[in-house]
Amino acid sequence: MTEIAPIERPSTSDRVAEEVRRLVWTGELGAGARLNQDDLARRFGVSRIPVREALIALAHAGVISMTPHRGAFVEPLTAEAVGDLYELYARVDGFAIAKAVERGRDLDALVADLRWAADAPDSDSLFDRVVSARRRLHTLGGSPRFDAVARGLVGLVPGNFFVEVLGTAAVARRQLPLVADSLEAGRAGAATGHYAAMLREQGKLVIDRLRENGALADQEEGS
Amino acid sequence: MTEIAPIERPSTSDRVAEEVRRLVWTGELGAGARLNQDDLARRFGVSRIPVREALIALAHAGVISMTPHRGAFVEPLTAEAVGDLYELYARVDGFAIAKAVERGRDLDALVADLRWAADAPDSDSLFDRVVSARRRLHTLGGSPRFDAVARGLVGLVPGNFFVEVLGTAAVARRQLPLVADSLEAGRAGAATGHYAAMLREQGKLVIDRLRENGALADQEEGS
DNA sequence: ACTTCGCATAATGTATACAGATACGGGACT
DNA sequence: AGTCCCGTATCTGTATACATTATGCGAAGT
Repeated sequence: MTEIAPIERPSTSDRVAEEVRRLVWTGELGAGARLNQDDLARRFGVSRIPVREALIALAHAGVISMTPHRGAFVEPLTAEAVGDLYELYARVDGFAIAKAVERGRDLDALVADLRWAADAPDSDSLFDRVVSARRRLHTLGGSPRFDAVARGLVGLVPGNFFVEVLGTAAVARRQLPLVADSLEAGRAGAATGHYAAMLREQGKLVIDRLRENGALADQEEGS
Repeated sequence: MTEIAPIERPSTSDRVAEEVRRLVWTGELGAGARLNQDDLARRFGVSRIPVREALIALAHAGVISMTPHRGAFVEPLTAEAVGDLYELYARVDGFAIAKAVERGRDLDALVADLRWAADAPDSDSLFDRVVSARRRLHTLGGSPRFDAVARGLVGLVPGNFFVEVLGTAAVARRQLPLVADSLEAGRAGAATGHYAAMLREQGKLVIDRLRENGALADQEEGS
């Protein structure tokens, strides 16, 4: 039987978290907006328990901040901060790439995953395959704990990244094979470079999209 | 009135999370151990709600893994993985340092915080002051979201890091002034270097301590 | 003897209900 | 008029109760 992925069956908490992410992403909830647990529960037709669990997850992702007995509030999102986040993203994954190469792990599967991702027929499978490849990367170069940290970085864009941010798919299809080639040639530096370039471009597109959405807070200081 | 810190008043969820961290840290809960929500609730004399919320937080920190309807399990902790984590830690904070310098932020307060921390009279105040300095760093060089990611990295050692891992206080007192000096001289590279050296040393001490505790899982491969 | 199906058990996921804390506003006092 | 105090309303934090899902054992069938 050919490899088959388990069907998605997210918990209520997960879906609430995703919806709140979307509200922030679309700009419906701006910087500093209060997240009332009862309101959210009524809005989504669930109880407050999954809402609370979603808020805890979002707080750990840095999307919101929670103060005991005070409430949860949307963190401001500046262009600078988003750019930083994607740069950091690149460094974290780059670190995993470097470690995987440094330790002489068998990179064939990763290289295959990256190429398979770039050949995805549509955005949905592209998204799934990139997620898989990234998981493989963290398995080879990191640890479960590392993977958790790295996955915490992605909480900005809800749903399918490549659908939400047009143009990012093309960037991925162009850059991922370059990363694969570099890895195959044993050139870790080149691989991380291509990877970082990809995320830099994608980060810019994310910022553009956030600006269109009106979800960006004003930069506090004009350097 | 001189600057005063608010008294600590952690929620039940926070304390449960801290206790579970301690169980992992002391080796009482080894790799793969199951975390039964009812058992933990009974053990700590609380209901399952704060237990669940603690588990969610720990899962985001990568301390445990949760599978829907299956349960929560302690992630294995290898010497290699811990070393990686501290190296990553250094890179993340180093990134913040670089950004703060690059953007010409006013570093006086940060420099003062670092020196103030190094001059702490005891381990307790050292811990508090280091936490404050790190928060300042992330404020200057990062964003709230960035801070959340960076704070997610520290979830390994419960309680006061400098008390739990003997020897780390001396390292901090030696290295933090060097970081401050470098920052004052505008030498970002030197600052991140001293910072990274500090975390590398501390990471090794953490590994030693985990080994003493018997909390380290075996390395899966003998390279 | 092995496999498969189904039921009992136990765990997790979610809803409801109660307790505790914060914030806001009115009223009394200076 | 301004300030302080206190009560009320609202919200968060936690406990209890119910629903849903996974697991393991045992019996029936091949």
